[in-house]
Amino acid sequence: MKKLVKVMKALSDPNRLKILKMLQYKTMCVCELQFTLELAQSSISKHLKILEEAELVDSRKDGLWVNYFIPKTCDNPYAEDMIKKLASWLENESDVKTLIDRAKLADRMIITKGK
Amino acid sequence: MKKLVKVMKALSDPNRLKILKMLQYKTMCVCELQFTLELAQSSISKHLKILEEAELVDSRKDGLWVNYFIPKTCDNPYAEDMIKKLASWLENESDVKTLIDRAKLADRMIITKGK
DNA sequence: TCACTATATTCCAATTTAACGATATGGAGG
DNA sequence: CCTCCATATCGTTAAATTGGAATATAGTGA
Repeated sequence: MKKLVKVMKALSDPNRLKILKMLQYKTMCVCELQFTLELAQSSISKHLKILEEAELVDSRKDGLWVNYFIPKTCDNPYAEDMIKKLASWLENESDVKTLIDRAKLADRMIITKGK
Repeated sequence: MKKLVKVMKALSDPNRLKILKMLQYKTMCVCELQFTLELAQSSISKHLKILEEAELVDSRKDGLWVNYFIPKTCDNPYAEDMIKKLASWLENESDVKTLIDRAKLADRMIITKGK
């Protein structure tokens, strides 16, 4: 029950849903997510932690960067089922479409240069 | 997106999940849910309102009583999918099993007489 | 070792949530 | 019409959540 609540809580925030929808299309690092969502870096980082603890995303370090992605399989059945559901949900929402287009443009190298 | 968030929020509370699991087995009124969950009547009522607004439960008046139940069909696809998921989730948790046994005993007539 | 950078963590303010008691509403029966 | 009862709503409080700024951490390259 606690595990299920954790997954549902993770999924009950619009920004976290947006993160998951973007990760569905590509692996992204914190700064790329920050670029697309226009939230403070600390906020992105915190959202990712909540998603990771719910087992809805996984991460792998790559030097200074941390790549976040949606796991292919996962031993938390609630998380696994919800990942599958999310793949079809929200696909036709214009907000989400716009966001995903923006995510496709996000590139850590370009974002970093811009500073 | 807002609709989905509403459904997810509704599902991210243990007491509301318990209510849904019980309603999966039988239609219940507020006082029966109050008996099984041991929460204040106003709290049960509020949880039901949240579930109803997420379209996860429906209600029908029967004199003084209000019967709450899980809708057979529903035009909110998120709610519909989650109702199906919940039917199989948590089935083997001992807490939930105990609660459902308790729910089966809950009878508005007996509860009312007890006062 | 030192400076730089991406990310994580901490601290704080604002908002939301969950619980309860008290009160309001509305149907049933005398 | 008046009372009773099941449920809904309101007011309040404590705890959880979200966001940002500031700071800490850890990898990289000179």
